[in-house]
Amino acid sequence: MSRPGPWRPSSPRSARRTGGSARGSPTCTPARSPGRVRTPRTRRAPRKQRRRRRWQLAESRKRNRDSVDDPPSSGDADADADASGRAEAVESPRPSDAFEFEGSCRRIKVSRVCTRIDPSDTSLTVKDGYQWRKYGQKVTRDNPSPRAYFRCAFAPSCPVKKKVQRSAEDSSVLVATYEGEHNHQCPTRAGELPSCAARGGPVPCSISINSSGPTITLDLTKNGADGVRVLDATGAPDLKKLCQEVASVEFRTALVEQMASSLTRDSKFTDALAAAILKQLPDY
DNA sequence: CGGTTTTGACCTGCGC
DNA sequence: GCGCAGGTCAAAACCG
Repeated sequence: MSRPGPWRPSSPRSARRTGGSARGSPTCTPARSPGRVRTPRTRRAPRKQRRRRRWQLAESRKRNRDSVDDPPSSGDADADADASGRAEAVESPRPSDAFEFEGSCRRIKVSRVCTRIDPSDTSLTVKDGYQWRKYGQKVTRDNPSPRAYFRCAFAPSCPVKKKVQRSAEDSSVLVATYEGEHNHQCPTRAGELPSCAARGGPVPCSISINSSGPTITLDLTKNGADGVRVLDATGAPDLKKLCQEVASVEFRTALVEQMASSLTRDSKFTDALAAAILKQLPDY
């Protein structure tokens, strides 16, 4: 059903659009080659079908919302099939905090991680040990810098998504928003991960060293650790002070608690641990 | 040549 | 109902 040749929008709604990004603002990073000319492509084909599919998805979402105690049958596995239907559950009332959204029928973890980068670095990439595939970029209203959308590329069925955008206040800070939990092991190889999080779920901390100096960003808000919420060392003028803070008993306790909590929630880890313990025990 | 990125078009929810 | 804004799709370009 794709229309051959150039297609021009004829509806007023389409005519309003001057580009892919919101309000036609100069969105995205320029193409790799300056002289790149995009040829008109054929329209996305089965629009009616897609519309119908979306409508069906919306209907099923409504039904899910209505039947509050109807548990998700397949967990996150169905989430990727419903690419556009998660937003209502994801939007955070406290967007700056990592939190676990426990909705009526679906549990979506959302967390934010700030990472210091070189201000001249225009690539919206946050190395967290996972493989991400970029599927979109958009300029948002409240921030002049574009927001990049990533999906976990390691496992096709992994529902985790990541939004990366520079901080509006400090362009040298990248804010990564993770949605969902990985349903696979972290593919991290040695030396690739500057983060202390190597298991499913959002990254609670990240450490990076770049030309602008070392950066340690910690996000321990998931469990509301006592007093320790977000420690962002990026603005710390004194690295020694930072190290003292990191080495403090309170901080280490909170970190250990956070890690222990994360590990004990991982059934694979507990299973493996139990198996290892059993191995060490004499035959019984 | 296949995987990834870019980016214009489209969809949907929400506020008015 | 309309417009806005965020999110996603997917063709084309790019790159290893």
